[in-house]
This record gives sequence, C-alpha cells and structure tokens, in this order.
Amino acid sequence: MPDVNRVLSRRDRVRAATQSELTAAARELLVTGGTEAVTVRSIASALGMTAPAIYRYFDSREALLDALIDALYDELAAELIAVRDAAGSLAGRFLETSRAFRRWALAHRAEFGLLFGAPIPGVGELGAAGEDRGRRFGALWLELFIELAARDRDVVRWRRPIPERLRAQVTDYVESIGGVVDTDTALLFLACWERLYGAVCTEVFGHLAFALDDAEELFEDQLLDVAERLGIGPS
Amino acid sequence: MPDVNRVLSRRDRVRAATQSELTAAARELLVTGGTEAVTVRSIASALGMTAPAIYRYFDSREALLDALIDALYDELAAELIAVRDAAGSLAGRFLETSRAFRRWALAHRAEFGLLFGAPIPGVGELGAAGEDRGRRFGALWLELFIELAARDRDVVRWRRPIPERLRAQVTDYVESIGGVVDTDTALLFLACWERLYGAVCTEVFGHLAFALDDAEELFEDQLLDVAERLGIGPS
DNA sequence: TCCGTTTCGTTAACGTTGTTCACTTGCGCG
DNA sequence: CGCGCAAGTGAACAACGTTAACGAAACGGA
Repeated sequence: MPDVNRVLSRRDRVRAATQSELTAAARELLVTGGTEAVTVRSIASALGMTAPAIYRYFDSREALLDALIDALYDELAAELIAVRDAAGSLAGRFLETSRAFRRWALAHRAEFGLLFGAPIPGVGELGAAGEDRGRRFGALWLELFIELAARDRDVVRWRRPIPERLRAQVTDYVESIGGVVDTDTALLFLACWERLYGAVCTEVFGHLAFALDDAEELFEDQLLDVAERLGIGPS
Repeated sequence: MPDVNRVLSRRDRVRAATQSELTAAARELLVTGGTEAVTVRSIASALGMTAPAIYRYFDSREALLDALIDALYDELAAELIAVRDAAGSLAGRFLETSRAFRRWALAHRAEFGLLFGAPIPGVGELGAAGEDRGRRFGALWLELFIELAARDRDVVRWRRPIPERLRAQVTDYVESIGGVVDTDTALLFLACWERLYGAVCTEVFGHLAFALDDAEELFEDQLLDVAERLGIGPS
C-alpha cells in the first residue's frame, strides 16, 4: 500500500489543496482586476463557495494574500533557479538569471507589485517574515556571487574605501545567514542586487514610461555594466 | 484697493483652500495609518465635516488622492530645485540633488510609496497624467544633464554601441519634450535616473532590510559611481 | 436692498467590503 | 459502524465609497 503522505491525513491533504486553490484564485483576480478586485467574496465564489468559508482556511484576507506572496516567491525562485542551473558558463548563469528576473517581473506586473512594491500595511509586512523572504530570495543570488568570488578574488575588491559602519552591517548580515560567505563578497552582492532590482523596479512601475515604451535595451546596458564589474565579458 | 486675485473670486479662493486642506488631511492619515486609513469619512471629519461634503470638492476618493499626488510632486520638486540651486558647483548640484531625493524618500516613506510605488489601479494612473508627471519631474534632472553635457561632451559618449531601437525611442522622447536636448544626453539622463531611482526604491521599499538597517553608504557608493561616469570627481 | 441662483453642507440610504456567529451537514478517523 | 469535528451556509454587523434629496448660507445683478 502507498504509505506516502502518512504524516498528512487525507483531510489535511484536501485542506492544503483547497488552500492553494484559494491563493490561485486570488492571483487570478489580482491579475485581471488589480488589488481591489481580489475580494474575499470573489475568491470564495471562484471555488463555488461563500465568503465565510474562507475563514476556515485563512485567519483573514491579509493572511491569504500573505500565503499568495509566499507561493509567488516560491514560483519566482524556482524559475530563476531553473534558469540559473540550465545555463552553461558561470557568466551565462549570472546574465540569464538576471534577465529571467526582469522577464518574470514584466510578464507578471501585478504579482511583482505585490511582492516588491510599496509594502501595504498589514500585508506582506516587511517585518520578520519579510526579512526572511528577502534572505531566502537573496540566497539564490548569493550562490552566484560565491562562485564568482571563488573564481576571481579580484572581483570583490572595492574601488573605494568601505565605510566602517557599512562593513559592520554587512558582517552582521553574513553572520545572520550562518557565515557562508565573506563580507566582501556579500557587499558586492548587495550592491549588484540593488542595481538590478532597482532597474527592474523602475521599469515595471512605469517610471521610465514617460520616455520609453520598452526599456529592455536600457536594462541590458545596466546589466552589462554590472557584468563588467564582475569580471564577466559580454555574453 | 488690492485688486490682486481678481481672476479668482473669494468663493474660489476659499474653495481652493479647502481642497488643499483636504489633501493635507489625507496625507496626515496616510502617514500615520497607511493607505487604508485614508478613508473619505476620516478625511472629512478631520475638517469637521461629513463624508458626502467631500464630493463637492472631488469627484471621488481617487480624484482626491490624485490631487494629493500632484501636491506631493510639487513639494518634492520644489525641495529638489531649492537644493539644486543652492549648491555651488555643478558637481555639487548633481550630488546634493540626488542625496536630497533619497533623503526626502526616506523621510516620507508613505508619500514616496504613493508617488513611486506599484501603481494602484485607478489612482495615480500611469496613463497620460502619470507620464506628464514623469516628464515634468524628469525635466528637473534633465537640466543638470544638459549642463553636464555642455561642460564636457565626452561624458555623453556611450561605451557600448547604442541599439537602434533604443536610440529611436529616446529620439521620440526628446521630440516629445520639444527637443531641448540631444539624444545622447537624454539617454545618459535616463540611464542615470534609472540607477538613482532604483537605488532609492530598493531601500525605501525595504528590499535591503534583510541585510542592512541603513543603506546610506551603499547609496553613496552607487552615487559616486554615477558621478564618476559623469566626469564628476568625489565631492 | 432685495431676489434668484449657486454653492456648501447635512441626513438618510444603498450596495459592497471584511468579518463573526449560530447552525447544519456530512466526511473521515478510531 | 457511529461519533466527532471540520467544512460550509445564511444572517448579521460595522465600516466603506457614493448618491439623492433637502436646507441654509453666501454671492451677483437689478
């Protein structure tokens, strides 16, 4: 007899299934109608049930959106990891992962807004949970930088003196993730992440739309800048 | 007799005053309680009146928020222009304006989220009005780049070949603002704006919080990078 | 100065939102 | 098999944005 999932009873399994169907319905509503279209009643009726039933699965609307955020993080992370591990060279892994990040953001603007936009108070709270998400998502990139640093230590050398306070903060961060990386590499990662996320954010939120319909080439230029800084030649 | 403001009747003046009192009240609520705290009823009662009265001044809650966005843009622009024009050298004007942008964003996180965050459907609509806002705000920076380019034409030379499509888009943009600048300078402005806005966005929205409590030095590093690119030595 | 019009603000109400409560149904575990 | 608990329902509540009908005050022209 298939004794897999013994730890989860049948009830628990259908419950978990319903939960993810609910977040999926919420996502669909988010994509088609924006944030305000994702109402508890709409979500419920998408599964053919009434609003109060939702509260058997989530404590509140916010908790449901929080679960959606988690699922989206997982989806995005899985996609990036797949792209990263599919590319051949180390340079290709970095470039393709970065491009995949932008591509996902543009293909899923609404979801990106939920994950990375202005924090809605109560939802996606940038408190403990949010920081943990950031840490896990950062780890995905961090591995690339560890590889890059291992290949060429010169890459992590800073052009300018590093302010004492900045170094201290980065050291604390490194410690918080178990010291799997040295401070210099972590700093390099943070600076590059800031650039890449920033570029994607600017474009997705439409703050280049006053000038450009499609900022792909501009992103590509920024990316090549970063790559150069990382000792990666043009792919 | 003081015949100033003849074009605006007394009624029109107190009406305009009430309108800005309403947006100010909305802002106060936004700052203290987040987006969802800014309800029509709360705004009204802050001025000692009831909710429906609001509709004598704005077509909807969204229209009120839109007016608030405009006021905030004006405030931010005024502050940046003041800083820009106070600094002595051209280099100082660029650096201080950039720093002032970050400072304003951090000091007014909620407002920044409204202006530059994920576009809320219906509010701040990144349509025609949004693009116009972007254009006006961009003009503020653009003047700096015109000065920079006038001082040293080498600065606007691109390190990589500029893709045809990108050049075409930038040319269109230049045309849309009356051709007050050449394509190369506009491109340089857009790339730098993307970096600076991106860095501020990353920090304000808390997407470095998993690692850094204060990203000031990281921003400063990015800023000095950009400055170097612009032929500006360290200030 | 007085009158008609316009504006401002109110109260009442409607539909919708998130959420709670009391209740029924029926599946799944012991 | 039968009991228990989880799942789902309908009614209800407060608060939301918004509209309608109405009264009062203020303005502009004769």
